[in-house]
Amino acid sequence: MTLDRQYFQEMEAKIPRGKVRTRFAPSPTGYMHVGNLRTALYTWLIARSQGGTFILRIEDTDQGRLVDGAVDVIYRTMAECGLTHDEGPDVGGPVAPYIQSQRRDTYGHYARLLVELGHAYYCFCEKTESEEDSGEFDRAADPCRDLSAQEVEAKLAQGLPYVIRQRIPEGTTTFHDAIFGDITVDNSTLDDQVLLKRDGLPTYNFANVIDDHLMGITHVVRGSEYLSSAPKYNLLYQAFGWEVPTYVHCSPVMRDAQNKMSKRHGDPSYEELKAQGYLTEAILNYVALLGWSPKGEQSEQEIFSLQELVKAFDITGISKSPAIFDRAKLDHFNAVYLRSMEPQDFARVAAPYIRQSVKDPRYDAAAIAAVLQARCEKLTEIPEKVDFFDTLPDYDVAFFTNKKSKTDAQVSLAMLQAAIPVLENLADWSNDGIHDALMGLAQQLEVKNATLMWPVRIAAAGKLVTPGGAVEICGILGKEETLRRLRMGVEKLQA
RNA sequence: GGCCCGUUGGUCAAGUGGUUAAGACACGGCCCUUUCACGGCUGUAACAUGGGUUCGAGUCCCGUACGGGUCACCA
Repeated sequence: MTLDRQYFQEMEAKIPRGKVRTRFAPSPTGYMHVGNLRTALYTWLIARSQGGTFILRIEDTDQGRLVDGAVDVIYRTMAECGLTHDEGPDVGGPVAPYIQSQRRDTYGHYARLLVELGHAYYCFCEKTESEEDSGEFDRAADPCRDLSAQEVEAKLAQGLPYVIRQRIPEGTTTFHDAIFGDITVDNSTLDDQVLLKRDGLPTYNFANVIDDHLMGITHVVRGSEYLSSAPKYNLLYQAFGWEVPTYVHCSPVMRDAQNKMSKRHGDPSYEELKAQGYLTEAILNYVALLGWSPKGEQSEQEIFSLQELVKAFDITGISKSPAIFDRAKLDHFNAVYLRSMEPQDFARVAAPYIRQSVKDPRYDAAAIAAVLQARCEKLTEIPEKVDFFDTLPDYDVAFFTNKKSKTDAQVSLAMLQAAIPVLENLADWSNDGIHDALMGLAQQLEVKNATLMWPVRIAAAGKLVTPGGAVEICGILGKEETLRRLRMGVEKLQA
């Protein structure tokens, strides 16, 4: 049982120092849920806002939970969101490898070092022998805790399976968290957790500490569910004589007051939100504000680009309490982003959704997009909004009656009959042309604009609610189709 | 249950002992308007609770209630 001092010296020598280094360390078990995305964002922002380094590490020490393609989802999501990493499995780096299953030997070395330092011990017991469910952990109940070196040697020589457990000392442990402040616990509430499992792989808790140290991580960002494990991590760092990183424990994103967002409850992942018609920028912006708010003069600002977040972000703005994910507010952010897009950009992202229901190539998707842009919260609501272009719905004549526009069936009939010849003779079928022709007609008939526009729009679209007004719709439909629909409206009203 | 953490309008939240307790979303009203929207204006609505400390408490301390986390050879 001789330790290779040289090994540790080499490992320590590789650790980058003097700069902020953060890491996002997902386990590839499925998809990127909203809480994960937020943690990744905050972690990335801490690094970027301080000119630091952001690292991606894959934590796959649980052989049983690996999911095919999960790592790709992580890469893709990070890339789409612009959360670029400087070091990671795909790009390498000074402290490679960045996949825990490839660092297997390292953990064993360090576990044995800890045994030698007296802060850990071999345990040959069958799985879970102590505590039961009776409150405090009874350290004395583990017969392996005080085995002599000779006894341990003998058992190892026999090839008995073992785990290595952390030896928790007496006393209390205090650690500092950047969000929660100082937290002190009595060591009697901490158990001698397993560091190295029977299969030789480290537990998450152990691998985390080792990797964070060896990768020179300065800010450990993770969910608040790890808050109660933090004292044990602290003890580990102290046992090795290592500097303790800054802990940043983030409260969870909730689906309601009682439950976290979870796959099990059917809460959407990042990818699902995108499929539901949300823009990446809007999702990120909203998620950033779920549990963080800017300080000072910017405390009223809500719309942030990623670059603006980098400038404004500060750990002290992260809140302690959980935040409930509010779909209505996400909708709002999405609408804001949709509206602020350049028209051609909006047309580009909207086109596939428009084409889902508007198959007729004569109808200009860009023109439809233009009228849609200000009236659209989610891309997925587009197909339903524009379905009347291809086929005029079998609408109710009651649609022609609108109090505010002063229309009823009779008035509408008169309006359509007056509008048809005017439009038939209209040479310039542009929005301006149609607009001027109809407005002129309204003036000539001495009715308010709405009295004429309402029935025209209803006849042209067959819907109560439409993107754009009568003019835009007629413009897109074209002269022939518009007239056909207006005549159909006349027939409907005469029936 | 033990330990740890949290609690400002329905939701996100500002606030770090002295404010008429911001702002945003949602909701209501009004205006604009060829519909719906957009935009503009406006309204309803909050410091969980009981004790302290203090001239003064949303801000500090203690208790209570409620909620969450954790107590794996899972991460």
